[in-house]
Amino acid sequence: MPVRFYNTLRRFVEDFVPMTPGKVGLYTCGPTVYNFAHVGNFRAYVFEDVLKRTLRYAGLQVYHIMNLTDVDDKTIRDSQKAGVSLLEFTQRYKDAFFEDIRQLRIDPADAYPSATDHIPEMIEIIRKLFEKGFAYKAEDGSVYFSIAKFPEYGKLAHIDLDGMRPGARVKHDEYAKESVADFALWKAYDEQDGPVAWDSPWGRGRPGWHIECSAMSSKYLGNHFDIHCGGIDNMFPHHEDEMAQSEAANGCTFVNYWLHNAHLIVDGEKMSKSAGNFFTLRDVQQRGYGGREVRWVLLGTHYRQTLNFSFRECDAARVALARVDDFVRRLNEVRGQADAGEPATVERLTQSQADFRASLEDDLNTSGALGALFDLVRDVNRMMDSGQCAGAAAGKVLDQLRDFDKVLACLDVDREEAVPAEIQALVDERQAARKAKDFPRADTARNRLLELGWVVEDTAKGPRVKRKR
RNA sequence: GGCGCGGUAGCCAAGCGGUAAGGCGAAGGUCUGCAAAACCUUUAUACACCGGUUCGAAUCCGGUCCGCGCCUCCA
Repeated sequence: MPVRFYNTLRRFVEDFVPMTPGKVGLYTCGPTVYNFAHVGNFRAYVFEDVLKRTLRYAGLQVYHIMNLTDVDDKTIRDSQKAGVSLLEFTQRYKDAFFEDIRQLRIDPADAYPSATDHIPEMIEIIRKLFEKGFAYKAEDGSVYFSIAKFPEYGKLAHIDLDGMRPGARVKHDEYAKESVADFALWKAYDEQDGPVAWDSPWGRGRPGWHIECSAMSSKYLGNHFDIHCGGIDNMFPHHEDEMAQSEAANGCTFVNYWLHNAHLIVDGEKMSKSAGNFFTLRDVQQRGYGGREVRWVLLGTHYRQTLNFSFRECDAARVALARVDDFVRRLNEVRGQADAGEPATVERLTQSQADFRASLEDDLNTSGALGALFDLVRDVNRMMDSGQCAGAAAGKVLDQLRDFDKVLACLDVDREEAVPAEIQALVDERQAARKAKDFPRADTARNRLLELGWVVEDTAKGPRVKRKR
């Protein structure tokens, strides 16, 4: 079965066929680095991470580019407010972004080009657009793309231009445009931009928003590549405009598959900076949840479905992950025992992996993949209970979990936690008391462990300690 | 007004024509010195509502009611 995706361009799920067999060019819209990203932003990046990992899981080699928007109205405005240069200001948030995606176990892109490093490439595209008659310089000194010259405009968002309602607030400079829907390729210098400006054949100024993605995707992936992703809110106008200018400039198809993730909502409303109802990853961590829990919550809902974020779900994630951790711990214990049940275990694993893979390859059904994981956990726990999975068989289950984790990236199969001597001493003390049937003393030791953040569990093979979750 | 998405158990969430995955929570049980973990059982005669198509619909079609998103910077 080939991997299948819902292509926004055609509005249905279709088989994914890479342009070059075995290889995939992937471009994902990255953050505008003017602030810390919030969980809603990370939903997009985690979705794209799962996409990339799934493509690899299916045997494809992925070349992934994510841009960093480091010049726009907000970065300029806020850097001035902070009293530092644009470069210094955006660098802070680039650093924060990389730290956050590390916490979320997102596999880094092959390159993270910044807009400010690609001004010449953008100017070159605008020059081509002028040459071909798609661009014009307006009275306000800015350069715009004329959608009237590009009949296919609207094919991604399925926008009928007649149905478009101009925004209530029309900025004065927009009167200069030939059509309301025309968009800026190059913005003429404005005093409010301070020192932020570049020279161009059309005068000093700065690039429009969409042109950076056209320039950087072409530079790193070619004029025509496989997949372009972003949040659904980027579909229009950003991606529509990007596609129009790229196809107009290059005279070829821009992207074969457009994938968009749905929003994340909080209390029924879209999480967004402007609404103020957002949580950064740091906010969530302050409440005691790690990137692992957040990733798990994001994995729980299909990417095209609106996700309802709540701390209640973070709690559920923590418990669910603890269940997986206990499972891993138990497999490691059982692995050292005499071999048992290998054929039956292998058969079960084969089925499990098939279910897991089928779910992911069907338009990234992560919920289904998680279901396959938990079905396996339950069945193998049952087998271990009756001694029908031990030794090498347990080792194979661990291998299967490592395999799943290539995509899930939150199973922690090989994270071993050392038990401090002080803790081990208390465990031994309790065990000695139990042997002597001195249960009050045993319970005192257990309570002491609990105070120190450790939980002790008795098994047929002796006591086991683990950190309290 | 245009375009689009959704309403499935207490909560989250799959399924998209063949008789309701999974997680969390809750209740009971097995095991245990007691626990914990694990396992077992129970927890939606039912998928917003009303019609229709079909041997058969949560799944397709029509309508109604709610909720949300985009059309303006936004993942």
